[in-house]
Order: sequence, then C-alpha cells, then structure tokens
Amino acid sequence: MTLAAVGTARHGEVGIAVQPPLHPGHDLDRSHARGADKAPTILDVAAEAGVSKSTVSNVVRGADDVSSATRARVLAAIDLLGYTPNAIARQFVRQRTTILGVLVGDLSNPYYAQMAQVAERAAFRHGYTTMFCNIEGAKDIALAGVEALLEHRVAGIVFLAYISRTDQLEEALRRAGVPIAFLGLSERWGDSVGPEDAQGGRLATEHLIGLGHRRIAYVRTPLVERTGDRGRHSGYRAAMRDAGLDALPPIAWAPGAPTVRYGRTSLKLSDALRGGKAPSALFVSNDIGAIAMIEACENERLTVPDDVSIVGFDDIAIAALHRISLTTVAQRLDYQAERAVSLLLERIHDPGLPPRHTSVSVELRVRQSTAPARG
Amino acid sequence: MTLAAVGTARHGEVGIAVQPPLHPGHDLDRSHARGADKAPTILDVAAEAGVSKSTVSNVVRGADDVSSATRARVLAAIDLLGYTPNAIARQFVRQRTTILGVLVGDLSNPYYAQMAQVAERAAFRHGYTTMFCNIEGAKDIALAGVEALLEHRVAGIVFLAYISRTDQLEEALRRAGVPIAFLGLSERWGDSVGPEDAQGGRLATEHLIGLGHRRIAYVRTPLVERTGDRGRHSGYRAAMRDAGLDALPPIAWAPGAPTVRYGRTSLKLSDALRGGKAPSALFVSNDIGAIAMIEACENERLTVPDDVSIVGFDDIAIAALHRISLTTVAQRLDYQAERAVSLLLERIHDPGLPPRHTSVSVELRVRQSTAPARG
DNA sequence: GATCATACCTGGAATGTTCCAGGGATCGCC
DNA sequence: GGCGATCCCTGGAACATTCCAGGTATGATC
Repeated sequence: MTLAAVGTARHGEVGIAVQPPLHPGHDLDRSHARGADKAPTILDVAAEAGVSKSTVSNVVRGADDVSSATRARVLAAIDLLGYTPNAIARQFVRQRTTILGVLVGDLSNPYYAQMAQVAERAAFRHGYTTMFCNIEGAKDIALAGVEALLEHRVAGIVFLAYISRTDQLEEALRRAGVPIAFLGLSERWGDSVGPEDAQGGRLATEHLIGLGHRRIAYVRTPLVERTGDRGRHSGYRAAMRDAGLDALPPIAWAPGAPTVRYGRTSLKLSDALRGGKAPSALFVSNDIGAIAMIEACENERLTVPDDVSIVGFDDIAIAALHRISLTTVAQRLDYQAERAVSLLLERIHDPGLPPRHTSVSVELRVRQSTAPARG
Repeated sequence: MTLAAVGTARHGEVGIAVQPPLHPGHDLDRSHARGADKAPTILDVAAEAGVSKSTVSNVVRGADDVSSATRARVLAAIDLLGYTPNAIARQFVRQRTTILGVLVGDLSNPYYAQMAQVAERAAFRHGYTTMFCNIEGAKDIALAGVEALLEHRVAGIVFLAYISRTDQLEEALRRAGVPIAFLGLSERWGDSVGPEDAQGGRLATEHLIGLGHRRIAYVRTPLVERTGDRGRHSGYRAAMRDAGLDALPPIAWAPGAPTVRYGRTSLKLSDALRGGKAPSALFVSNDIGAIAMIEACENERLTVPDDVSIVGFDDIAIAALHRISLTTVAQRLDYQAERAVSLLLERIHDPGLPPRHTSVSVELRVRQSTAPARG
C-alpha cells in the first residue's frame, strides 16, 4: 500500500499537489484498525477521500459528473488503500456479468486450442473475461459444465465442441435462454459461424481428380459435427459426380477419442487400402484425422503421397510443418472466432435479433501430401 | 420443466409418490405473473414449495437438517420453476469464489494448451471453474488480465506463461495476496511445480555424448523461463564437463514470438551449423524450438538426424508423430498441472502454508531425431 | 433579489444469497 | 408434568456495489 503511494508520487505531481501527503501517518492507523485481512471497499475509499461512496463509484465507473479535483483525490485514496473494485458486487447489483462462457471440446486438440485462443482474445478486447469449460466429449461433464456457467450467469456462451449434443444438454441451454454462438459449425439453432463445408469438400476432391485420381475415398472422423461432416461429404460426392466418378463408401473412424494416436490404431487400413480396388487418394474430414491417416498409412508401409494422396480440412498450424506438409482446405480459424464473439455480443446487446449463420469461405492449400496418380 | 419431472418419475417413484402432480395448472399462472424475463430466485422456489428461503437454501447447499419430505417438495419446486442457483449472490455473501484464474501464455502453443487442459479438468473435478486469460507475452495485456482476475476475486491463480514478469505484474500479484501457483517453473516466490531441468539437460546431453557426438551445442529459445533455461543449460554443461568436452557457446533464438514459423527464420543457422567447427548435435531447450530447428535445418539442406542430431525438451504430443519423431526429455505435463491445482487448493484452504516447490522427474525418450555421430 | 440552470455531490433502496440465533414441535425420561 | 434433547424450520442481518431522485452551492439572467 505504501509502495503504491510512492509509485503515484513518482509518475506525476498532479494528484499529489492537489492533495498533499494527505493525513500523514493516518494510513497506518487505518490499516491496523481494519486489519490487513479484509480488502478495502468503496466505503473505505470514500472515507479516505472524504467523499460519499456514490462519488467513488462515479470515479471508478468513469462517470463524467465528477470535478477533476475530487477525481484526483479519490484516485489518490484508491492508490493509497490498494482498492480493487469488486466485480462480484457489481455483477450482483447490475444483474448481469461481463463473462463469456466457452465450452471447448478438447484443448489439447490444436484446432480447438487455436479457436479458443482467438475467442478469448476477442472477448477480452471487448471487456469480457472468459470462463472455460473443457467438456472433452463426455456428456455428463458437459452438462455439469454448462450448469456451472449458467450458475455464474455468463452473458453468453461460445460453443466450441464436437460433442454430439444430447437432448438434455440442448434443452438445458435453450431453457436458460442464454445467448449462444456455435463456433466452427453452421445450421444450429443459435447463432453460428462455420466454414463452407460443401465448397471445401468440392475443392479437395477436385484437386485429387485433377491429379488423375479415380478412386477417391472420403474418411469421416468423430471430430466433425454431423452438420460439418454432411457438408464436406456432400461436396465430395458432388465433385465425384460432376467428374463422372463413383463415390466410394466412406471410411469411418471408430468412435472414440479424436486424437492422432487413437486414430492411428483405430483406422482399419488393411481392409480399406489394400487390394486392387483400394483408393489411391483420401479426403479426410479434418487435419487431425488426416495426420492420423498419414501415420496409419506409414505404419502399414504405404507411402504418402506416393502410394496414397491425402487431403485434410482446417489447416491447423502443424499441417504446415515441413515434415507434415499436409494438403488441406484452409478455413480462417481466427476470423471465425472473432465473428462468433461479435455475434454473441450483438445478441447480448439486442436479444431480439433473428438467428444468424455466417459461413466463411475456404481455400485449398496444396502441399506435399498429394501427388499425381500413378500409371 | 415437465420433462425433468418425467425424468424423475422414470428413475424412481419415491419423489413422485411423496408429492403428486402438485398444484396442477398453477405453474402457468406463476410464469405469467412473474413474466419469463426474470430468473426465478430462491424466494420464488420457497413460495412455490411453501417453505422459507432458508430451507430452500439448505436443500440447494445439501445441508442435512431437512426432512426428506420437505426436500422432495423443494426439489419439485426447483424443477417446476427451472431455478438455477445464482452463484454471483452466493459468492457475494460468502465473500469468496470457487473460480481459479489461469494466466496462460499462448494457447496455440501445444505445451500450454495441454497444461491448461489438465489444469481446467483438475479444477473442475474439485468444484472450481476456471477463468482464462491469454496473456501472449504482452506485458500490458498481462497486467490487464491479472486485474480482471483480481476484480472477479478468483480464489487463486495458476500462472502458466513464459512472459518475463515485470516488477509491475509481480507486485500487483503480491499486493493482491492471492494464492498463486507457477506451473512448469520452479523457484518462484509462490508455490510452484516444474520439471527437473538440470537432470533433463544432463540426460539429453549424455544421450548425445553416448552416440559419439563431441561438438554439442545448447539452443536457447524465448519459450523457456529464465529459471528453466538455467537448469537445462547447467545440466548440459555438467554433462559436457563430466565427459571432458568443451561446452559450446549457446545458440540463441532471436527474441520474438515463440512459434515454429518464427523460429525457423530467426535461427541463424548458416553461421552456427556450417564449417568445420559446427556442432553435430543440438540440445534445444524445448520441443517447439526443437521442431523449429528441424525445419530450419532442413531449409538449409541439413538432414536430421544424419547431419545434425536434435534433442528437445517437454515431449509435447506432436513430438511423437512418426513424421516428427523427436528425441526429447519427457516431463509429465498432466501430473504437473494436477499438482499445481492441488497446491493452490491447499493454500486457499490454509494460507499459512510455507511456499512449496515440487519438481517432477523427467525421462529421456529416444526417437528418430538423434543418430550416432558420423566418422 | 427572485428565478432558473448547471455542476457536483449524496443517501437510501435494491440486488439474492448465506449464516446464525433462536423457535416450535415432538419425544423420551425422570 | 416438567425438563432436556433432538429435529426441523424460520426471520433477519450482512455482503459491496449501482442507480436514482433529490439536494446544495454557484453562477447567470431578468
């Protein structure tokens, strides 16, 4: 507390000049009287500055009807006492918070981590803090997490998870009536931002077709929401149809944790990628899955891209590593996260808004995991 | 609301039997009278159940002095009204929260993301929610982030960031007197958990020496806190000394963002890795740096591990990918995050505890980025 | 000098919960 | 039937802030 006063004195004489050493020695008494155990309140500051609590409140909140002399006096008192405004009390009386809940599927997955980071930053820039719940695919945890967010009366929720929403979870969210933005997904009941899945599926598939591949399979991983998966798959089918090719039956990742390690063992490649009718190219519904697929192929002594070409979706950071160099459909993760936060804040401000769904254009990034078909 | 009651009926007739259809039709009146705009409070529930607010509070908090008949009646009323306890009011009156602040350096860095995930999970398991601040190395943002956490009166802070702590930031934290645990670091003023840096440095270096390398350089990246860097570097020096080898001058990553992309261009390899006196092996102070180093080497047409062996530190998930296959010093990220949360909760419970520093043992994981020295 | 306007400040009500002291029943025991 | 114990329940105070109606100077205008 004394240090703070010194700090003030150092960086400007204004506050000090208006209000010299105020009550010399008195601060010691105060701190003894109150004890160091309790944080100073707006009333302590008011007493110290010789004004009412309302005036201190006005200063803290930046209201304009405070004379500059009074303001300086109050600021000096705040500095002296080391007062930190109590957001809990503020939230309590104003009956709303500036906290955004973030439901994130799995932070150890780079896709979500990148999204979460940008969302946090965007929220912070708008004066909101973020409360995270890592729901990791477990339905009961998700429900408990949502409950916690609702109890804390978050102003809105960013939904960033692949968990298949149960009726229970969805109903809990609807009932609470809290603004919610689905990030990385489209066509939900709240607001949403997502990539142009169908267009991406088409780009990926056309790229492979252009390289001369005829037998191209779609690989579906549990990472992708049904809606996203549907779009990507239908883009694939449309491109195949337009090229006069037959769509192959999709290869499915066994249900389970969406990690590279799991995918590597889960994908049954022996069946899918061996023999005369095996596909020479794969379009995988996301990058983590595509990387798992590369691992799985190389485990089975199939070289990528020589034996199999692979295209992913997302363009997460590690896809660009030389050693990985994954051809993929890039979606602007950062833009989407920003947009989701904007949608949320707009709805918080005006709950009457109609639901809005933003889809973000995608772009093919050709790297080394795809090569012309052989023969 | 009705659904919830049905749910109750399904898994047990007790609640329903004790309190049949209570007040049929009445719920509609209430919801109209109150209007759907305001969330029901404990008083609404009390009126509905015909008890006092204190009793409802007892039920919600799980206090034991409530008869089972009354409890059932209150629960039914809660269900009917869709009451969600107001954590803000609870925090307000109890003068403490069950929120843990997490200051995280950079969520898009897998090292932090993994730590953050486990920390969140551990906190949640103990009944705490987490408030994230992504401080990304910018000092003013870090300060504003800490301020936000303090205003929300978080019960403790997990510090998970490489940002070099300014006097200002450190003083703000000390002054606030909030319990704080440093994660991934040791030897700080609060509680801390970190890996055995010196031992790790020694293991990495001895592995390279064992492979016949003589000219081994230490590469320092801006990712690592000074303390961690010091330990790893000194472990390296000790191993070199014990083997009768000269430690080379450390190679430094230019200050800047700690990403692979940046590191790739920032590391001046032409000078460091060319010529007769160039090192044949590198020990890099963390995995992201090591991966950047692999990229940088291969950019310069140096093959890893044939031309240069590289060892990292951390064993982040992507280090294990076949395509990366980084030899590295593994530290138990999950255990550390768990431990940091435990330390924090113990201190919240008993602030008088002396500062504790846990160091976690490390273990070398040999993969494909290291090979015997040539010639 | 009365009236009005403006600038600045203040006191009180309200917010939803917890916690505590205490108050009725009911029961058992002498 | 008096007393104590136990069980269950209740009303009120307290928490730190915001917001609003109102109050008091000061200055300007007629």
